[in-house]
Amino acid sequence: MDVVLLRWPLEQERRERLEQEGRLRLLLVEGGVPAPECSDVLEDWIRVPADEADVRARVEGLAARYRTDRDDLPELDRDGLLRFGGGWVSLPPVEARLMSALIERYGAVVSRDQLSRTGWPKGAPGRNALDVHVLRLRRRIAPLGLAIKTVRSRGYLLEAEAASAPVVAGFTETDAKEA
Amino acid sequence: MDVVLLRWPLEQERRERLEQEGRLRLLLVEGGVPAPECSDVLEDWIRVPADEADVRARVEGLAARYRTDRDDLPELDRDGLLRFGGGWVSLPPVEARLMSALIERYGAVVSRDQLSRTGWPKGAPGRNALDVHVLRLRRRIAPLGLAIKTVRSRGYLLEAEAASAPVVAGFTETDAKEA
DNA sequence: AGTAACAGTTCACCGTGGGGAAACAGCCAC
DNA sequence: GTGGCTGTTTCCCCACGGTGAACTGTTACT
Repeated sequence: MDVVLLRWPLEQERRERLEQEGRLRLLLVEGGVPAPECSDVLEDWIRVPADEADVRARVEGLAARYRTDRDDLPELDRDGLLRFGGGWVSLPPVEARLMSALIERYGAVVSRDQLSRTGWPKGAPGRNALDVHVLRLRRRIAPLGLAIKTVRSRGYLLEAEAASAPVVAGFTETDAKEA
Repeated sequence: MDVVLLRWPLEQERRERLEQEGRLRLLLVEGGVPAPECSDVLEDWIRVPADEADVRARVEGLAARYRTDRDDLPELDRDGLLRFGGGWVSLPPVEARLMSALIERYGAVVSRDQLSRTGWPKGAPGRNALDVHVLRLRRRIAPLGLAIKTVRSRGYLLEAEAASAPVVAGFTETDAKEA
């Protein structure tokens, strides 16, 4: 969704209309006018005149917030929590790094080599360490409705899967065996 | 929670520290420096020099977003009473402090270190004291429908738990194991 | 077609260490 | 004294990261 720029306080009723529609909006506040109250996450403001780069930064910040708000793409925080579609799982360090590489290119192929370098910045261990970690990662993220597809001799690809059994949290390797 | 003002890009590592702690922060961006990326909802920026009123507006916007973001979250009063979902339990001093740290970052990870510092402001006792208190806290808050999840080697996380009999698609978790 | 080489999946197993939990002991308030 | 709060000791389990090997499917060569 794109961000609508509008003058403030000139386009007051337009702002209300956009708010009703749930659109993203950036208020360009004229000099001398007090800053509006933006308690809505979908709204932001900037005082004009302003640098074009600053305006763009605000626009992109809004868009980013909107995206994470709708979480149509998986999010991985610094603590190794992978959130997607209302649920979350915690990822151990290596798998978290692998996942971050996959998320960065969500829906596209990431080469084994690239994954290996991201997962083990200071040199990879044995050849199939990656394979094993991909396997474990697959099982870990399955409950979230995420899947890692292989593209033979090219790499792996992360995508959303038709969810079957939505689980909130808590997943171990032993659970997978029992299921 | 209050908003921390900090210079950008001067106080770069301080920003990261605050981000780790989940604090609200407003970056005062020096002239000529490109605007930072604030994908985090708890962060905002403003270009300085700026009107004091504008700074205050940003601060209050942040605080407002923070408040609306967390609506039905557990509440802990000064007497150590923890209320959630209609019920309440009383928490002894140490556990009350631990809980307050967990509530501040409700739904996110709080590091053992952070908990330790909040629980024992003038120096922590032995290593296991924290473990034991987390254990006791868990048992105390379970009746309220709250749960403390561990994120291995990262910390703990507080969240609401499905009440008593979590059933997925017609069978319980124990059923699955027996099958 | 037959087969060798390759790519990828999965399993079993191991060492390490972090965290869970019981049991115990000291302390303080009532 | 009784019971609640705090901290320690001690033991155990299992998550994590890694290795080797068995097995399947695919590609390439003759």
